[in-house]
Amino acid sequence: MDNNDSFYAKVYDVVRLVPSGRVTTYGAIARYLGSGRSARLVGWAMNNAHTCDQPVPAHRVINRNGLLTGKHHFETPDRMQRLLEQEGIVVEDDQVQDFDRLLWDPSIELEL
DNA sequence: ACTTTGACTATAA
DNA sequence: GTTATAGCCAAAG
Repeated sequence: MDNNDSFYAKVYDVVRLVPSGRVTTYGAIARYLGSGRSARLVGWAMNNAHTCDQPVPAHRVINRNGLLTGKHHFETPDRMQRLLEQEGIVVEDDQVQDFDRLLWDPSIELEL
């Protein structure tokens, strides 16, 4: 794919901006990109994230419920939870604890 | 050019 | 509280 003119590139860029120990949602990213309702595209972009040149911390991108829906798409299903736990995030039963506290919304955090 | 998909979200029941 | 359905947009087949 091309450099940064695709929808994916935006997603990758925002995901890379997610601080360690924080998580974000597909909807939050989509909303920051202006699409708002194209949260699915974010997820699909993540699917191609591994094809991107630069590494993308896709493990910090989860669904609105704080559930690790895409963990099964990683190299190994437990890779995602492993990375999150490394960053100090408590994950139990594929669900992020204190998700509301750890949520990093670009449209809010980058707004300041 | 058309159809299918897809790691979602919001609303309705 | 949960489960079911519809909407959504962009890319791959």
